[in-house]
Amino acid sequence: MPRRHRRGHAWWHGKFQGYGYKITASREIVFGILAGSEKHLSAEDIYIKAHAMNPAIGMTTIYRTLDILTEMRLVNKFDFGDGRARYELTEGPKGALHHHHLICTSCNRVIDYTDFIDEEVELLTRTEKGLTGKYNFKIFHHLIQFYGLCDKCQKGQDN
Amino acid sequence: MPRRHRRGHAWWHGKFQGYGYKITASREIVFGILAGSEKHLSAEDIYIKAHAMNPAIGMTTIYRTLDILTEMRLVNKFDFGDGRARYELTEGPKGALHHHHLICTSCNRVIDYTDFIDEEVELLTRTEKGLTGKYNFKIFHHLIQFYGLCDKCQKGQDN
DNA sequence: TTTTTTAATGATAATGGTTGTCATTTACAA
DNA sequence: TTGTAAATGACAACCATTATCATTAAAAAA
Repeated sequence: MPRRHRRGHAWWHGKFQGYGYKITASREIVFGILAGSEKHLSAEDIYIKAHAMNPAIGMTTIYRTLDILTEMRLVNKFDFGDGRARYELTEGPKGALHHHHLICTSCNRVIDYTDFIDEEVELLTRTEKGLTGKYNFKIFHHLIQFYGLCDKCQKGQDN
Repeated sequence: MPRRHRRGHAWWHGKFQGYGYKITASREIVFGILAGSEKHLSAEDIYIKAHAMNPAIGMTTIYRTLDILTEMRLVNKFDFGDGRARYELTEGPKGALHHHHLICTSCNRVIDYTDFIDEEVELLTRTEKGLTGKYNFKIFHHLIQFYGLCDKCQKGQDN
């Protein structure tokens, strides 16, 4: 294997450097896993995948990497109420994929939805602008979640 | 003190009984604390207040009571990302007090806002109806949170 | 009221996701 | 190629929350 730089220059490398963070093999792996997954992953999900690619990677590194990715706003961190955080790339290859969540409070299933998003975006943009003005709060990200019972849990109401 | 029933009949007593739960002194205290507070309280916040009123009350009971209140949808449970859940009565004395949250990702400060709620409610109602139809998901509660930097943290950007 | 039944409670231990510590390794600038 | 500060992994610690279990109390039955 040649000794020169093994890696290409992914678009996010610049952002890393801008924040003073080094580009390491672990970080590429974690980013790659997030980029290659449709779903919101837990730290453990990511750890398992990363470990399969390189067993030397430790759990601590996964958390640390997710933290800095979140800090740089490349990743959004979610809580669905089941005691573990989920992580998701802020934008996919074709820009932000705007969606929200329906969370079943009985079985913890999460349904992503993208319906009604256009009207929503319009309202949110207006709201964000208003809130930013009133409270001088700089908004980077928002979260909308609906809680209730999924199809299945409505039927077997008795759990 | 007379030996007959010491308590009045708060409106939520019936709901407790409907679910088969007993009305106990601890549960009245927890409910009272939630009803008497404007803010979203953590389990520990509630424990401290409850303990002041009756030192025999244990942390476990606080959690258990909050769980059943949440199950009965008398209480909403929130996560602001600081590792502890917050609890808030679903409706105040004068009905649901609809508000949402601005969360500072730097200092974890939470600002409640009630601005723009009217337009929001209109859209949400429509969205909820649509989602309920499409996914057969029964929605009880929703959450809107904006994440960003509060006034203070924008200035001292360096923490 | 008294008794009976069963849920609720509190002390305490256990769980489990996440974070801190520290010696070692690595990225990358000089 | 070398120097240096950041990154890493193993492991311990943390801490909010949950499980266990013997005891107590609510409310139904007598």
